[in-house]
Amino acid sequence: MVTGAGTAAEVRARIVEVEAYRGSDDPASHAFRGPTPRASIMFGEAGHLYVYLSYGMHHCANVVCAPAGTASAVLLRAAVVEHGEDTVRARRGRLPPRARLLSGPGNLCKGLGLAVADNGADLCSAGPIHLEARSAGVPLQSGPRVGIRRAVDLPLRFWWAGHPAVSAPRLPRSHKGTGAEAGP
DNA sequence: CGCAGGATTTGCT
DNA sequence: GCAAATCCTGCGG
Repeated sequence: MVTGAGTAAEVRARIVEVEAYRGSDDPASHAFRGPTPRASIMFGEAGHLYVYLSYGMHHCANVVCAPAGTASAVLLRAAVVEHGEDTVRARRGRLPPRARLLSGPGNLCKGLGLAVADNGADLCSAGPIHLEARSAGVPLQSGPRVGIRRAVDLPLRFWWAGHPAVSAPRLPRSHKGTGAEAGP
């Protein structure tokens, strides 16, 4: 993921945790009720950005992945800064450990400077915000999604196994273990 | 037109 | 560990 490409505020981050959301078969998805004004972008062309405001204060960024006509979104939950750490820290305000700078959907958007104004951006063209494919070959794990109350059992969360940026479900920053636990 | 709830984070009782 | 902060979307009347 690259934001502010070509500017002094360019930031590169490697995505390490995502969640998939589908359509009418996924009660936890915004697209569950059909192509409402907000969710219509999920029914659009793949490779576009979907940003929305959560709980009136945090932004969440998604990437549309299925062809037009099929509802889909992949929520970006955590990433690791590879370039532009100073810019990210300036946006975050506080000074968490480097591994946690972009941990959590809201923090990720804040650190990368993603907002509703970026909604609909084409991430596959060479714009200021775009994705770079990297066949990392990292160990992946999957499990239940976090923070939802419906369709809790669907194992649609995917993360880099053991990566410190990935938070354990409902056991975030505390004096417990910092490592990500396995799924079911 | 009014209301209830949500893909969260943070700080304090 | 729990509750507040905060506003937009979707649904019902």
